[in-house]
Amino acid sequence: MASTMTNLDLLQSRTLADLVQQEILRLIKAGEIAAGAKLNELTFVQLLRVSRAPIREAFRALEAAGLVKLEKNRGVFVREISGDEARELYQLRAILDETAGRYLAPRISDTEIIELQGWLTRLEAAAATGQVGDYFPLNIAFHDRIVEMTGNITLLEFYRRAIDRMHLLRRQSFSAPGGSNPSRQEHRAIVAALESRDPDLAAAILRKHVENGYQRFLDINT
Amino acid sequence: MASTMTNLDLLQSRTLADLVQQEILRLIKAGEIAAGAKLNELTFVQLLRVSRAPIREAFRALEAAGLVKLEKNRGVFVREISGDEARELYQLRAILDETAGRYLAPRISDTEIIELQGWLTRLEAAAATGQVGDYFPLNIAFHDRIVEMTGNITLLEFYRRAIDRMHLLRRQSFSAPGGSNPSRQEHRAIVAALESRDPDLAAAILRKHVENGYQRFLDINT
DNA sequence: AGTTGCCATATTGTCGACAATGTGACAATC
DNA sequence: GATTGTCACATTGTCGACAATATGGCAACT
Repeated sequence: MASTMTNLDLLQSRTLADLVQQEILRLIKAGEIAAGAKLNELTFVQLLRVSRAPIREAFRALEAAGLVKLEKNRGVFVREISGDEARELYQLRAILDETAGRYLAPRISDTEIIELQGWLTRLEAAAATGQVGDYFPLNIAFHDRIVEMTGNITLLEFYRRAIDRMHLLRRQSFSAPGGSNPSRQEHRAIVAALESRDPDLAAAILRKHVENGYQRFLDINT
Repeated sequence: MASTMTNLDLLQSRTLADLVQQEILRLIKAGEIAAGAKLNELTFVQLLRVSRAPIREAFRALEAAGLVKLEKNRGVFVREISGDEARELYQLRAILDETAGRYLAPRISDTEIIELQGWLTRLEAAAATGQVGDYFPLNIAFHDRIVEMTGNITLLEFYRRAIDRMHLLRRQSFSAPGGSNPSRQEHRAIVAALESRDPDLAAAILRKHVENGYQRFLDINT
């Protein structure tokens, strides 16, 4: 995938703090830094070979995004999500997914439907190889793409913020491991509902999918 | 209002960067810094008498909150909200208000209903004095309190994030000036719907209130 | 054994300095 | 008049230093 950003663009728009923030977020999302872990400034100084200031700035941004918690004079910790907060995140996500479905279904183009069918194929292939590392980001991206298709930038931003937060749940817990068969069937039902262009149907299917995902999350965690 | 935070608590938990962030946010929300305005580090150094580092950290947090935009080597600017983004914010807010109403109505306590009736009284009093400065924050706080009553912390956080963003719209535009009579009638209808404990009614009334607010916003801005 | 005091150390919060960047003003050239 | 080149200056990005804080270990005391 060719990047459209040239080196000049990059140097003129991205600070070290931006890149540090991006890298820490990547590590958190990849599960390489666990919820509850302390982020040590000096460790990142050595790891990323920058001075402390950009690291501190990145920490501030991550805190405002709700991913870490800064405790004065004690350090920065990746936030841990309680059972209550998990429930609330799923509830919020259900609302956002439902909204996306209700909005998109009567507006979806034939091209977009074909694209979503391509996503289903890819999800099936990843599930068939049994690689969680492949399936998990693909599942996230599938849902993200649906919200993106609404064209509502603000909705997409808030959705992504909620999903980033959900990464703090145990990694294999907020998306069915390897994609359970019910989950994959639900993906097919989502695409079919969008294809029907019925807003209430799509809304209900997407909402149900998230609620079922929450139930699966509970099953795994109890 | 007595603060429950002692000086010791304060010193142990709040950094200069926290306080700078809070102050800049207050200035933005109060309309003392306009959308589009450039935030100059050195100006804040002099104004707040701190060094540049806490100011830079505060800027990073405000950027992650979506309130300012940091342009490398050029400075930090308060974000301007386009007509499209305004529409999207109102849409998102309608969803969140509706969700709050649907959730709260079947659960609201008698005490909470009495409290909301007190809010109505206060809103009417503020509208009667004709002071926009009094009515505006009260209106915001009334709605905030309703979402808070749901007890869903994550919903409240996302709601507040959206409302903070809406402050970037022209100040007198996202809340009816002085509280128009229709708006105040709608507030009464909201409380009555919550009092009925009918989730669908409350959801619909709250949603309609936001949609009407958007219409009033458009009327003022065109 | 439990409590208090002291110290060393790692780490964080803030500071000021230096280098880099962008912008505008002005002069020179076409 | 339009364009180019140069310079000064304001501002930003990062750096390293200093001071402050929290924590843990150990000794002394009850």
